[in-house]
Amino acid sequence: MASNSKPATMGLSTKPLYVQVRDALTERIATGAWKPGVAILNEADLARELGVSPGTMRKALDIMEHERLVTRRQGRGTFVNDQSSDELSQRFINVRGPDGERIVGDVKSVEITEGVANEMECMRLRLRTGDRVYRFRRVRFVDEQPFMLVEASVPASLFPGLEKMNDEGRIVGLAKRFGMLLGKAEERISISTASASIAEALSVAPGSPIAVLDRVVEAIDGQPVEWRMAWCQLAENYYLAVMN
Amino acid sequence: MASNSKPATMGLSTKPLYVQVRDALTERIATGAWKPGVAILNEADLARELGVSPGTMRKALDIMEHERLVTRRQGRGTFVNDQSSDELSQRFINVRGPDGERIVGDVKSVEITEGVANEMECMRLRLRTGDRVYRFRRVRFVDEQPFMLVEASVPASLFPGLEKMNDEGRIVGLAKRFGMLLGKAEERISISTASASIAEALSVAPGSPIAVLDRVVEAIDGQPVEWRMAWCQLAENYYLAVMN
DNA sequence: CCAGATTTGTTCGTATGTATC
DNA sequence: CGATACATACGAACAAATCTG
Repeated sequence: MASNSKPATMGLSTKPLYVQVRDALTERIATGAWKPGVAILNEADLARELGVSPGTMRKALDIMEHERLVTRRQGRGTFVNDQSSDELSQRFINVRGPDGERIVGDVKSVEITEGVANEMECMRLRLRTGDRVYRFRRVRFVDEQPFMLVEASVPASLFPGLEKMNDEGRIVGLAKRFGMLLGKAEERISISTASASIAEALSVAPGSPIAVLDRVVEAIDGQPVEWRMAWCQLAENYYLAVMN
Repeated sequence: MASNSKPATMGLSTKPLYVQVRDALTERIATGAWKPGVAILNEADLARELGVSPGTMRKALDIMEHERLVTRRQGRGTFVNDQSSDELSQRFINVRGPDGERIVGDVKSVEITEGVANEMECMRLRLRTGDRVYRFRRVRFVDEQPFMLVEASVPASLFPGLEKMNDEGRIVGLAKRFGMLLGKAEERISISTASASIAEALSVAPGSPIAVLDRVVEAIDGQPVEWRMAWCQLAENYYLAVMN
C-alpha cells in the first residue's frame, strides 16, 4: 500500500482506473504525440509512468487493441495503428465485387457547401436546430463508369475551417486531419428506383432498381460525426454485413 | 508451487488454460447440464472445482460473456443465457420496419427435403462433394401478406434424424434442439428483379426489385452450419448493418 | 432502514512461459 | 545464447452491487 497516492494525473474521475488509462493513452494517439507504426513503451514501464499496476495497464491496452488503436505482438512490442492504412480506412466500405474485393473507386467530382442542419441531419447527427453542417456531394467512379452517388453531412463545429481545405470529404481523411478517432457505424440499406437526377448521375435508366445506403459514423466516444446517403447499383456487386 | 499438478480434467491440450476452462464450461451449457436462466456456481468455487486460479476462471468467464453465453451481474452472480430468448434468437434478423423494429413474421409453409449437396452448398457450408444436406423452403408472412421467401440448407451430418422432426427449420431452433451454440454470421445483400416463381410466392409483379440475402451462420467453433438464401421486398423496410 | 453475507468488479503485485531479435 | 516484450497464470485485497433478515 505504499504507492497508493493516486498519481496527480489520474483518479480524478469516477470511471474505472483502466478506462482512465485508456483515455489518457488514446489522447496521445489522437493528438499525434504517438505516431502510427511506432512502438510504444513496454507495458511495465508505461504502468510505472502512469502510476498503475501492470495488470491495469494491460487491461487498458486490451481495450485499445479491441478498438483497433494499437496492435500488440508477443516478443516485439505494442504499435500504434495507422488509421489511414487500407484495412482501417476501408473498414466502412462494404460493397464488394464478384470476387469479394471491396469496391472503392475514385472520386471524380466534389462539391462542398455549408449551411444550417435540416431536420434529418439534426436527427441523425444529434444536432440542435440551428447548428451548422458542411455538406459534400460527390460521385465515385469505377473503370470510368459512375458507380455511386454520395451526399454526406458533418457537424461544422467538429471541423472548423473545413470549407477552405479542398478536401474530398471522406470521413476517414477528415478524422485523421482533425485528430479524431472513429468508432462504430450503422448503415441502413433499402431499395428504391432511380429518380431522374440519380439516373443521370449514375448513367442508368430512370426507374431501374437502386440500393440506398443511409449511414451514420460515430467517433470513438460515440458521438455521431458523419451522416451519409449513397445511391448505387448492386447488380454485379453485393453488400457484405457481418453479425457477431 | 504446491498445487501445480495439472488437474486430471485439464491441461491435456496445448491451448491456454483459460481457453480450456471456457471449452469445458461451454460444453456444460451446450449439453444442457447448465440450464438457461439459472445462476452457476460463484467464481471462487468454480475455480476450485476445476483446479485453476480465480483469475483464470475470471478470464474464461469474460470470454463466455463476450460470446453471449452467460450474463454476469455484480452482487448477484453469473447466469446462463437463454439462447431462445428474443434478443438472442433474433440476433440474425436485420430487416427492420419504418419504426426500427425487427420484422419477424410467421412461417406459413415449410417443405423439407434431403439430398446431396450441390456445388454452391459445398462452397458455402465447406462440405465435400457427396456430403448430404437437409433443405428447407418456407415463406414468412407479415399481416397475412407474404413477405420473405427462404431456402435454407444445413449439413445432414450435424442434424441426424431431422427429417422426422417436423421442424420449421429456423437455425436458432435447430441449434437449441441439437445442443449447438451459434457464433457469427455473414450476409451478402444484393438486388435483383423478381422472377416468375418468386413474384408468385411473394405476390408481387414479376420484374419488381427484390433484395436477395445470402447468409451463412457459423457455430461457435467457426464451422458453417446454415446457408440461407432469402428474397424479400425492401420498399418500406430496411436492412440494418452494424460495423464495429 | 440498517447490518451483514454473498458475489462480481477493480486493482494490485509476482512469477513463469513464449516469441522475437 | 541472452535480452526484451508480450502472454499466461497465480493469488490477494478491497470496492460496489445485491439480497436477506
